[in-house]
Amino acid sequence: MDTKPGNNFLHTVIADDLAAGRVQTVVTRFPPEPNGYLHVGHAKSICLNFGLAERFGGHCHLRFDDTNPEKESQEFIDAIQEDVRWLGYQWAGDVRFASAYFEQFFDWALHLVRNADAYVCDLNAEQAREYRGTLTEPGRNSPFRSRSVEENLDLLQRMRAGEFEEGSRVLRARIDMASPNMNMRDPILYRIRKVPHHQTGDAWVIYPTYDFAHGQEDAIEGVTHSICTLEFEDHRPLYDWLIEHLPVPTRPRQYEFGRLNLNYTVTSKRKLKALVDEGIVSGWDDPRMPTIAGMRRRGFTPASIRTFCDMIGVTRSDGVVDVAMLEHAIRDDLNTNAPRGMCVLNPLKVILTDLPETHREVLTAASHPSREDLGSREVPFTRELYIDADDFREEANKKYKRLVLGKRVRLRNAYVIEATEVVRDEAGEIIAVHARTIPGTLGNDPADGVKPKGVIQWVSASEGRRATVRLYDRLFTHEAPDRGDNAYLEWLNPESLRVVEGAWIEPALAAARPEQGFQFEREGYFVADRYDHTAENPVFNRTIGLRDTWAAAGEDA
RNA sequence: UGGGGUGUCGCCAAGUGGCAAGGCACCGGGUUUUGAUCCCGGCAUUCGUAGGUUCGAAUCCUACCACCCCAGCCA
Repeated sequence: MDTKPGNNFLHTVIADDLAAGRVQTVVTRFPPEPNGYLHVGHAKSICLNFGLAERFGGHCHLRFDDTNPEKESQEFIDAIQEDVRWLGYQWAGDVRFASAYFEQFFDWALHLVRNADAYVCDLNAEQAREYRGTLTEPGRNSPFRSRSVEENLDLLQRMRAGEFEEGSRVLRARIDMASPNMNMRDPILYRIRKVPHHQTGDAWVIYPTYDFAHGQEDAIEGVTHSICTLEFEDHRPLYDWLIEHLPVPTRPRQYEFGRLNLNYTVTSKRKLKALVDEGIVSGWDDPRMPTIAGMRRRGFTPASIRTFCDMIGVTRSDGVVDVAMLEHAIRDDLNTNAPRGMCVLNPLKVILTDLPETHREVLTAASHPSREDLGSREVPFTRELYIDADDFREEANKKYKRLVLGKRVRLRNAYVIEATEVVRDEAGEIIAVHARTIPGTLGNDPADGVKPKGVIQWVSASEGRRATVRLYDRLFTHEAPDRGDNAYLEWLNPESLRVVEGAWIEPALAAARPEQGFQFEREGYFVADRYDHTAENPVFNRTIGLRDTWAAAGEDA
């Protein structure tokens, strides 16, 4: 696929910085907060940050922005690292933690206080909100704004020492309560939180806010281009203000891009967490989740996700990408790389009455129609087979290209057969179809010139294997489930998962390795489940169906 | 009504004064032992709107309109 990442505005910025000598080596970073699993939106950021470093011969750090211990945990730290690695990226040096810089941040807080650039404020949250003003009215100065340097120093040390209650005091930057930018109205730098931190234990009872941490982390690490999403644009003046007022070692610059929005998908962390907590999905890695872990379990490949990120580009406008693009990326990858196999989801027995009971023939089928390097597999052909019930009709018009009573169809990789009779149970339901093989049709058209109407997949009834196949579909039926606060729950697709316990697969598929992807011909792309699949109890997840212009056209025969 | 952004085909997106790339989707046709893939063809006289500058504008200027973000001691 032509996904040559063209040029985006960041390429231009960086190329200019390099050319002008403002930057020697590009350093970027992917800075997740470990408070949830990574999702497809993060994948865009990961591809961007690591991709930029790769493209310009620089480095990209993985840094946990762990400044809010209440919502964070080691589970997320582990999962995030695994996801980044799985996507195929390796961060420069060790994993970094904002919490590792807490002592430095505190020193810098003292620095601001000494320069009268910060003060300890005793307003509670509600009062602070009142003093902050509104979007259209300026705020008012806090009554604690003019405390002496000495008093502020003393108070800040005592905040750290744990002498004050949570919420009773904060450290604030002294900037401008009348600024039209709310972020500049004496933003909070430190708050008191008497909770243990997953990295620093109980060493701290005050924690820096995002604003007082992020730019400084970047500066410490020598990040040259700090790339974040559009909603942080208003924070840039504060980011720059702190860099200017602190004796930081380097001067990183912040750039913003538009975050990824996907239709039929929810990416709000809160909503994703609710889907997990309320048991609507089986976990963060449920194959229906747009998380990296979920997509992995669904059968997406790292390459397909990276291709997708290249396809959608990077700009400063916010749009909604059609999930069809993501689907195209994975279909394209699997079409060229996944071995083929045959699977019958809704079995209907076919008895080839012209063959003896003991008939057994081992056919060889190419694993891929055009990739000879993928080799072949053996497929046993026997008297009794299963085909999909949808692939047989007693009568149909000429548009129906499958098996019809009295007509012929080609069994994929095998013979042409002709249906001769239907067998019914007492209730009149069709329970089997009798058919005969047309001699000499292995690799050839029938000698009598009567060509088969179509090609269908099949599995030997005596040698095929039973398998559990999970048919996944989009989780939401609404194009914009993320809209509103909780409307998404009303748009849940009741058919997002259909489990087929009685599917039949050709023997070779049972030997699949977990996470191995296949195309089940005429059905779609499937992956052996990462956790549940075994040779004894095969479990496959449908990654995505084949493009189906027949069904899409609403055709019927 | 304060500040910060964004507006190019149904969706994403190139384009940076010289006469609208590409991808997705869609619609035709061909090949095909997957109604898949692949191949060929079609798909913006027009760039949020209205004026203006210019030989020439999506690109410059002016005004207007629409949408997104900001009033967490979240990130």
